[in-house]
Amino acid sequence: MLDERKAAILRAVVEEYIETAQPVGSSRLVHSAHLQVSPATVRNELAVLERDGYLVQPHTSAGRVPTDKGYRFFVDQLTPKGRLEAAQRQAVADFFSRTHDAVEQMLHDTTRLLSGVTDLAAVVVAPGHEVATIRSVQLVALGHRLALLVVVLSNGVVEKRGVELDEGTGDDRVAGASAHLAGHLVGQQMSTLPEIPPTGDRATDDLVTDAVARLREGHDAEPDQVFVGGASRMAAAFDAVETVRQVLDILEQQYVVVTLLRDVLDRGLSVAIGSEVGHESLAECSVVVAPYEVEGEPAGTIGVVGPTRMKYPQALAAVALVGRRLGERLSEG
Amino acid sequence: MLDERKAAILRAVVEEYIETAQPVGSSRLVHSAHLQVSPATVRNELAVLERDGYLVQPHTSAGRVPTDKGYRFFVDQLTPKGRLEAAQRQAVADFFSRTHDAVEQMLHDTTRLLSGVTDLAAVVVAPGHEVATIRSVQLVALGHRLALLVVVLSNGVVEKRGVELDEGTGDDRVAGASAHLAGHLVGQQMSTLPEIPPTGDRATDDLVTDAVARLREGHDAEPDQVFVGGASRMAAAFDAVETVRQVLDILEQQYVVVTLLRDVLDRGLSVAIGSEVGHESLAECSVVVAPYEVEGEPAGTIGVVGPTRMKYPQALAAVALVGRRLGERLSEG
DNA sequence: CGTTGGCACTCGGTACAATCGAGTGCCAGA
DNA sequence: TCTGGCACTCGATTGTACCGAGTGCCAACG
Repeated sequence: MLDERKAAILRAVVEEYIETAQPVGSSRLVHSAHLQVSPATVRNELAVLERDGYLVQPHTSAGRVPTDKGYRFFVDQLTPKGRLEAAQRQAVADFFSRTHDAVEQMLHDTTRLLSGVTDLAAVVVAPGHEVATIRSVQLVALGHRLALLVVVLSNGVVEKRGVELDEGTGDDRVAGASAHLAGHLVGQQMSTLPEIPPTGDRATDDLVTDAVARLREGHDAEPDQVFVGGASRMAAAFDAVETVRQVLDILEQQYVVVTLLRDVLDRGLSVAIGSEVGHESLAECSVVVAPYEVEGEPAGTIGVVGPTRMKYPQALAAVALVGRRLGERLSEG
Repeated sequence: MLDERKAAILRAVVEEYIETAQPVGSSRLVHSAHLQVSPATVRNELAVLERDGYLVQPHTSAGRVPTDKGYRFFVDQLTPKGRLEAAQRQAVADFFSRTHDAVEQMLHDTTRLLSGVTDLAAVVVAPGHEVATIRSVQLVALGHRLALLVVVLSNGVVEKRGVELDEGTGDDRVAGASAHLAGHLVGQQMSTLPEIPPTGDRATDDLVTDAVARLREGHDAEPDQVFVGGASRMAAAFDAVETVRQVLDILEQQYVVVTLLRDVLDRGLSVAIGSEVGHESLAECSVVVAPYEVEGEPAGTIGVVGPTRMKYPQALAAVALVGRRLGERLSEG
């Protein structure tokens, strides 16, 4: 464990580096932090901190830069309860009092909000459908060969699936199947779809079976829907265009993003730093995540992605706040 | 007008610059293109082309780089009928034979396809709802205060709108309103919603009016839905991170993207080059667009965004091909 | 007259040396 | 244990020289 002075110095290094992005040296340190010791003393402490793996020197004769371990200690032990500035709290409040769109649109806008507040890229994973119950089921004929299965869930999400029709399936058959489906599915949960008893009519039953199958497979296979916003802000934080490319590439792969966030949460973390993120291309990134709850149940995930030298206190506070409000907002609807 | 040799030289400069991203000089030119003249002659021609605004020198003693006007001439006069490589034609064919998802998912995947084929950022604007007719209308109660209006259109798109309920509106009222709405709206076009006659029941009528109003306002106000993919590929094409940031910023603003594409098409163009794009931040970008048709009617737009030194023939061919196939695919459904 | 070879010139890029300065490690003394 | 002093390191900056790709111009040539 670090004694008090080492901790104070480490904290000062991290804060200074986050601010300036420049390696920070002993003399700068005594000025910025109000340490009552000489640069020489600080140098000794820095040497120890480096030996213990909290800091590194990019080269001899340069100041120190925090390692992932350094950031980790900072986040775990040193992070002051982050308070957002009033303006940003206001922005969040305004957003949630104003927004009245459909779920998807709102989640998308939420990424923009969170990104605006933190100046980082933001990610929102839509509520899973495990707990949602089915409010309405309808089968609508589109063409002669295609029908659309539309399912409205209690959380406001609308699921749809294309269902192919056998040649010459009449509108009445479709309507019959629709009614039969509605009768047996409304009120059920997406995760536990019941078997549906046959009607006796062969063509109708085929259609019903087909529709339920499509619904099941969609529910199993599809990863949760994910929204990303503010990628351009993230770009500003790096100076190598190759780094930006790699991060963008990750953010575009919805499946990867979802797994990534889940992994972090599963490890019981709310912050993953650099190598902890577990993704080669994100070695220079940190991820801050929080689950959000709808009606008391864990529903989805929200988070930000940025450089390891992000402002952790603010990011943590913002993610927590927006997550909570988002949950509340979704619980109302 | 440019004589034949000047045109050949201009074409060679453009092609060479697109290939190498290096200013190209007279001697390199005689080698790469098979011109039967000396470098000195080429220099004279280059000087003229520069005077006429087709080329610029980054500095004295450097080779020439095409201007927007140079690219424009190249695209208009010199572009060979672009043929995609077999592998890419195959990729497109595979994609459309494989995809069976809901419209939105497919459009999103289409951006990935187009981006993969062209190595540029891709954009797809969803079909507008002007021509779509309503296939199904349903009002579903979600909470005690909120209902969801779900409208299925003939093109497979599902529109949804939250509708607030007066305190104590019973499920039967909602069902009544739902049936009434369905009776009068199914078969109509989104762009010309009829007035709905009153039922006589005050609360039901209020609900119906409210729902139709939400539907109208959504249709007027909402910009067309737009999907963007492959932003990371675009990032690789620029070497200034600030440029990348600006382009990303634009691509994230759905409204801006839609207007941009529409503007280009309205000017009768299929390519907008640099300043022609009409957007400060996209001064170093070109945009290739094509409308696509569903059942013979113009429905949406598809395009790519990349550096002005993109491979125009391939980009044009790819956008045209994917646009056509997409239209066909959507017409089937 | 268009084309060409020759030539002086320009200027960005690279290589190299000198210098600067922020920062270090170490040590002797308070 | 802390501190001031000091020699040392090494990236960054500046200056100089030089190379070479490329140019414009011009006189000569077919």
